[in-house]
Amino acid sequence: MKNNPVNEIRLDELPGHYIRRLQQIAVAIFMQETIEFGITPVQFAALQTVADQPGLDQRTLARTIGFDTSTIAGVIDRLEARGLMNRRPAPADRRVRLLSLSDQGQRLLNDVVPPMLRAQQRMLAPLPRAERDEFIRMLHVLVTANNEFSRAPSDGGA
Amino acid sequence: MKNNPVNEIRLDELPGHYIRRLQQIAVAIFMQETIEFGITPVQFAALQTVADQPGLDQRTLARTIGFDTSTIAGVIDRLEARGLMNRRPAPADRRVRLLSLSDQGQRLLNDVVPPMLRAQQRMLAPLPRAERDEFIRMLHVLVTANNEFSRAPSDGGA
DNA sequence: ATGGTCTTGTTCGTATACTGACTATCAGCG
DNA sequence: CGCTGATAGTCAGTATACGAACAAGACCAT
Repeated sequence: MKNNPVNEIRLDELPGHYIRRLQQIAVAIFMQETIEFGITPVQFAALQTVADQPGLDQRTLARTIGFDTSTIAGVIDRLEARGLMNRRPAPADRRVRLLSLSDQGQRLLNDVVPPMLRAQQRMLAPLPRAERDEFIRMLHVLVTANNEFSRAPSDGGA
Repeated sequence: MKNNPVNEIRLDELPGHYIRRLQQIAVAIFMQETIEFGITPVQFAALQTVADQPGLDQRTLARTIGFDTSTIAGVIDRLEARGLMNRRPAPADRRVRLLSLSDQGQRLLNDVVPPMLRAQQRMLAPLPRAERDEFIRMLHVLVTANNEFSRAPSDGGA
């Protein structure tokens, strides 16, 4: 043990390390609960947002859920290839592509909601009930306050 | 607004969504602070762990920091290509490859620690001081309790 | 010693994620 | 009308992440 600062560092005391682990776990639980639908958390967020605001453009979708526009392109490609989402050019502006769900996409979204909600509960289940709201509140504070630092700052609620 | 359950879902009330956003932000802040070293959070975790336990094998490294073994291969490839980490075959078992830091890797690790610590503080800075420890404690609880659900469950502290 | 089995590591395929560069289009202005 | 700058989307390159399949080696029982 040389006496340098590196030896003082413990990975398990770094919040960044735990945030990454928790994200891995959150994705894993989501995938477990929704396995029969073959959908990812990101794809769900896209479907849900388009369902709420049919006809929105890719850039707005990206901003709403905190994505890079280059990332969203691939996500939509895959959803479109599976026939869950439609892209159509905007009449008023030929640069813009408007998004909407297919009937199949809407049905899948409806079916995915219950297992998705189960996944959310499982993520926080290890905390005592009283602490879950507190944890969510702190998450909100951190994300909202640091929002500007991510490449794709989110607009509204998220 | 058709009266189906999907319309009740608000993305900004789903912990999974916020966990993903916080992870994006944590990575962005880390990259900002350490930009002059061109290192990622994952690469830092690998370097730090190998520095603490020189001569460990890839599988142990993966388990320690919560990686898939297929993911770690690429991470080490890149660190090795930059001359920061060394791979050598284990004499006792020719399947195993033992890891250690080069002098350059050790120097870079030493230099990265201060900005890395600044990044950790910035992530939690929006929370009042008293709540930061509470947040970290909850993170520990969630990760530890749900550890088994991620592909690469961590062994010890994390 | 040999056959079956487990372990270590790699590789391939898929899916986020971000940067930077690029194309196409639009809007404003003279 | 034509020039300029801004905007929407894409694409290439890099880096996590995971599942599945695979090769090589070790190990154990007979």
